[in-house]
Formats: sequence, C-alpha cells, structure tokens
Amino acid sequence: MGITTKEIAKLAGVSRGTVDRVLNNRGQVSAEVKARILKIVEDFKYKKNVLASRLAINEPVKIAVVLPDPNNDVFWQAPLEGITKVQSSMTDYGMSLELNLFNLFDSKSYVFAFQQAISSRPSAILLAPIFLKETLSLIQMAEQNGIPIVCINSEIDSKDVLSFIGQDSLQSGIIAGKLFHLNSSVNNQIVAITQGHDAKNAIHIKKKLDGLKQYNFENQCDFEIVDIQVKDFFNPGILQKEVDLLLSNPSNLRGIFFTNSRAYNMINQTDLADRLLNSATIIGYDLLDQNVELLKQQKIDFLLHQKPELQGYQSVLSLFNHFIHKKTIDQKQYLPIDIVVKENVDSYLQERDRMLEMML
Amino acid sequence: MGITTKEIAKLAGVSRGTVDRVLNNRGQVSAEVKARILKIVEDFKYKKNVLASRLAINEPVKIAVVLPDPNNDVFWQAPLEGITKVQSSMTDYGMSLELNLFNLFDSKSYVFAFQQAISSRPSAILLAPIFLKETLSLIQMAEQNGIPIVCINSEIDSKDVLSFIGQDSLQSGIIAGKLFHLNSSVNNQIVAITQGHDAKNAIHIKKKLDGLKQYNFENQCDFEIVDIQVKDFFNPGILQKEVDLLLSNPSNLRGIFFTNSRAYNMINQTDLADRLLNSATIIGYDLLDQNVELLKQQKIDFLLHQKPELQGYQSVLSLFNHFIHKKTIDQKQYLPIDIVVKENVDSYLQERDRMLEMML
DNA sequence: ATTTTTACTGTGCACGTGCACGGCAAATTT
DNA sequence: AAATTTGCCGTGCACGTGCACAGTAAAAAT
Repeated sequence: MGITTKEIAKLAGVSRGTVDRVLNNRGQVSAEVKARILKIVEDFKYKKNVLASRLAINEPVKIAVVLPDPNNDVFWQAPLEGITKVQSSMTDYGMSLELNLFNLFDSKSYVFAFQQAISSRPSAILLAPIFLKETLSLIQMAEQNGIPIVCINSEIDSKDVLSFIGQDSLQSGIIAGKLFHLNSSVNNQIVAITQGHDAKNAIHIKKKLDGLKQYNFENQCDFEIVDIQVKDFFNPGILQKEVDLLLSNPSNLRGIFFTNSRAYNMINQTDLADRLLNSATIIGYDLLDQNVELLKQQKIDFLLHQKPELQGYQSVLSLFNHFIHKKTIDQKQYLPIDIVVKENVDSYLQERDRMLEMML
Repeated sequence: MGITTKEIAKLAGVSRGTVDRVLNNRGQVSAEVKARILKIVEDFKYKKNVLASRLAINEPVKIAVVLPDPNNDVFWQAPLEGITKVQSSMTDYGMSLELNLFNLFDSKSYVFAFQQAISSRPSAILLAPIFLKETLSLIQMAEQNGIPIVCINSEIDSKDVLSFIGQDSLQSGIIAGKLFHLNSSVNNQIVAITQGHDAKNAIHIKKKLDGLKQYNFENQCDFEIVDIQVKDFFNPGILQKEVDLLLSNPSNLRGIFFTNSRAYNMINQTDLADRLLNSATIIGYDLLDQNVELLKQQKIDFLLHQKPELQGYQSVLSLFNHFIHKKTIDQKQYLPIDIVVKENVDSYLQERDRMLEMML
C-alpha cells in the first residue's frame, strides 16, 4: 500500500524514531536529515496510517452530548439515533459519548445539563442550543474551560462555536414561499403557525418566517402573510379554536405553513383537513411518522426534511475529523433542504434507515 | 473502552491464543473452555477492535472499478470523484481501487475494460452496466470467477449482482409527472426527450418514461405524452430542427422532460428557452454546472438530483462494510430522489462539496 | 584535561488482533 | 513398552505508529 515510516527510515539511512520526530514536528533533528526525510515523504507521498496511529495513542476522546430528551418531543429521537448509532464504530477510534439530556420545556434543566457536561471535562460538547438567553453565557463558560462546542439544529451566532450543523432556516422559509407560489390559485393569504414557546427562544423558527416574507417580497407575490402563535400544540381545544378562527372569514386561504414539526398535532386533532379539502397548500417540517402518514393521505402537501439523523451523524463525524484526523471543519455546515412529497417520501425513509445501518 | 482479548484470556484463565481460536472459530479448543470464554464475551460485550484487526491482517482488498471515462460524458466525473476521494481513507483499511475506464459510446471498450478488470483478479467489481446485452454474459463470467459485482446508476435485474446503488428510475419518472401536475396550466402535452443511444441500451431511461406515464394514468391527468428520440445531442443543427418541430403547432405544451443529464445541450444550443418564455415546465436531471446555471436563470424549472458522487461513495462504502466489517449489504440501495429548484440548489452543491471533504 | 552541556539519534515497549509454530500431556498404534 | 498421533494450549512475531528513555558524539564550560 503506502510507504511506512520504517521504509522511510531505511531510505534515509536513519532510524524510525528520527523519522517520527520529523513527522510530528518534535524537533531534535538536524536540518539536513530533516530535509532528506521530508523529500522522501514528498516523493513517496507518505500518509500516516490512521489505524495504527489511533491504536498507538490509545487515549480516549470524550464528547458530551447536550440534547433535549426525546421523551418530551419525538423530533429529538432522530438526532440521538444518528449519534448513538455511529458511536459503536467510533469506540475503536477512542471516541466515547456521554449523554446529558434535558427537558425541552425547562430552561433550568437545560442549564443543569450543560453544566454537568462541562464538569465532566469532555474534549468537546455537542449541543442543541434551545434556550437562547441562557446559551450565550454557557458557551462562554465552555470557552473559558477550553472546551469547543458544536451546535446542531439551531444556529447561534457566536465565534466561540466550532461549527454549526443544520439547516439554513431562512432559505428553508424561502423554499416554502416558492412552494406556495407553485400553486396558481388566486387566493393570497398564507397563514404561518408557530408555537408560542418557540417564538420566544428559537431564532431558527423566526428565520423561517423571514424567509417566507423575503420570497414574497422578492417575487412580488403579494401574499398576505398572517402569523399565528398557538400557545399549546398539545391541547385539542385550543387547536380547534384556532382552526375555527382561521376558517371563519370567506376563504382567501392559499396555504398554511407549520414552522415546526408538529403539523400532525393540529391536523389530527381538529377538523382542519376535512374543511379545507385540498383547497390550500399545507407545508410542514420533518418526516415524523404521523407527518408522513398525513403526507401520504394528501392532508399535507409538502414536508421540508431537515435530516435530523444526519445532523447527529455529521456532528459526530465532524468532531471525529477534528480530533482524529486533525482536519479543519467548516464553521457552517448547512444541510440540503429536501422537498418531500407523497411520491418521494419513501425514498427518504429508506435512505434514513440505511444510513443508520451503514454508518461506518 | 471495551474489553480486549487479553483481558478475556486473563478472566478465563487461559492464554490469548486460545481466546483467539474461539473468537475466530478455528477449533482446537475444549468445549468447557470455549463455553467459559463465550460467557465472558457475552457478559462484557466484547467487540473486536477493527483497527487492530485490519492492521494485523494486512492483506489488501482490491476493487476493480469499471466506469465510463468522464472525458466522454461529464456526468461520470461525479461518481468517480466520490470513489477516488474516499480511496485515501480506505487504504488504511487495506482497500485499494483499480480504475478501468471505458468509452461510453463504444461497447467494445466496455467489454475490454470489464475483461481487464476480471483478469486483474480483484476482490470485487464496481460497475456501471451501460451496455445491457453485453453485461449479462460478463456478469456471469465474473460470477464463475467468484468475483462479486456492485452496480451503480443503471439497475440490472440479476441475482448475481451483490448490490445495486442508484435511483429508482420508475419513481423518479413518477416525480416528474407530479411536478408537471403542479403546474395548473390547461395545456396537456408533455414532451419527453431521450437520446437515441440511451433508448436502446439504458433500461433506467425507459423506466423514467414508464414512471411518467404511470403517474399520468393513476392520477387521471390526461396528459398527452410524446416521446422524442434525438440521435445526436451534441449536434446543434439536429437539436434546432427538433425544437422547430416541437414548437410548430399551436402550443399545447405543458412541459418538457429531459430523461438524461444533457438538458443543457438543447437549451444552450437552440432558441428553445427564448421561444418558450416559461410557458412550459422544464425538468432535467443532475446538477451539472451548465444545468445549474440554467436552473438559476429559470430556463430549467426542476432538476432531479441523482447524487452521483454519493453513488460512488456509497458503493465503495458498501464494499467496505462487506469485506472489512463483514456486514450484509442491501441488494437494492435506492437513493433519495431530490427535487432541486433554484431556491435550494445551493444547499445541494454545498453538501456535495462538503461530502467530498468529510468522507472518512 | 576533565566534566558538563548540547544536539542529535537509536532502541524498545505499547496499542489489540491474526496467525504460525512449538510444546506437552493423554490417547492410540506398532 | 516404545513410538506415534491427537487434542489442546501457550508463545512469539507481525502490522504501523507514538513516545519514553538511553545512548553518543561534539561543543562548551569548568
């Protein structure tokens, strides 16, 4: 295969130890010998054997994972699966994960989980920065302890973040606008439905709305975009009341934009779909089982896929490249914005399942 | 991290060699000792360290790659990049690639490349089965030599194929139908443009057409679907003549479906786009530079992305899992059918570039 | 002139697994 | 009873790299 340090040593007429010092910049080598060795390295395109290297180092890299508990919100099961599935292969390379789950609806538990993570002195923290305010100071704390942070799903503008892995939310809103635009109905009212809780904390949700408005503006669509904030997505009564309000006036409705992954809640717990009868375009997020079911029933027209498993996988892989392969990793890793319809949803589901199996 | 064979040996009161014989089913171990060892393996959930294992085996796995030369058709550059980029990481694991490129338009060179591949006695062959007739007997020949085959891009129905990695072409045609359907124009003529050369050999192109027709039928769209076979996609004169023919009669044109990746050829070398002025939906395949440019100029409305780099990457990864990790791999690995529009094309391009960097 | 420092370079063990070889009793054959 | 075979087990080297330690000259200091 490739040339080894031993062979380099023989060619250079020195011992392997000397070659090793040159390769790892550990000094203590005369200029001429160093040059001679580097020449050989160049000529024979020496690449270090990562297997042997990791085997020799044998010092574990611990990653602290700070994510919402999937028991509070199914969405977070996917990233977690992506992360844990890849774990088994990583242990060979000396990477281990430590989970610190928190309650999505309790900022206290968020802070606690984060502090717990820091105090375990990990090599890095893998974070879903749900609570905006609390996050910034916590990130600084990690920074002071020299612990790099990788964020997934929600984008945080901080230079102390090693990398963000997730979707470009603005662009995703723009796509939503485009999809509403494809429908050549004369109606021009678009209702964007947000969860009250999100509106406060999650900037990425706000960006989705901005994107929608931006598309509207740039393409002179003349859509009338109505923001609706629903306090409790799990309360059927409240949801039904919102639906009644929505459909009360003579219908000018062109589409509904669910900004989070809980479209299924409103559609399944109200008579929304029955009363609309495909007269409006419905767009939601994420391939949760219930959303997929509604997509196949044509009660949802488009799902925007955020590839949450891939977010988990890719974040771990990035840290792997950073720590093991010493590669530089991109500060922003925007995942593709997949447009999922009834006809291609199965292909995405298959990909997801296979990905979780194949992961190296 | 995990328990090692040495530790198992100590716990079982035997030497590491004995543990090794049990783990690798090499016999020569008394039943009681074997049971004792397996018990410990169970209890401590022993997992072999793949790094050390590969390092010790040190026997290369050679993969022969039989693909069209990208110089004949740009499309094939992408799979090749996916394959070669991952190569560097694979060498550590003892996998090496041997390229056998052939001329896309010359079946002789295809047969030659394949035979060349077989005679190099590789562990497996990675194949783009372009020429249908020739392929079947060649596959049998490989089978007789005990060389497994993985196919990409074009699906071959043969049980002698270890795995197919590519798109579900039928489903992809269905998606095209859906996209034409979104446009609520009254026009109902859809023109499918195929390259004469493809029509003869490539079953996956035929399947795309079948998919389009199937959508039309199942959703009672009443589209009039017209097949056009263009002999030479690289001859501007012929292309222009086809366009003139196409736009001669009073326009009932709803959309144009380019079944291969060469939409850019007809659009750039004729006045098609100027005369249509967005009155018809244009669908093409693949994110070639020129196609992307046309998408951004709104001269193409949708591109169906086949993720060719991923095809290359995933096929090598599958072989990796098969040979190194001894995993079973799926016989059909359908990639997702990505719907690419002006607004999300950049996200796909970014993903592509990043993928080629990140590959483990 | 002897010791100490400096500037290098070589040696050897470790990481975990694969595998060839050798050893050593007990069972079997001559 | 001696020789051979069989079944079972341990030892030791290899893979390629990291790293601690020892070693060896020449240069500098005493």
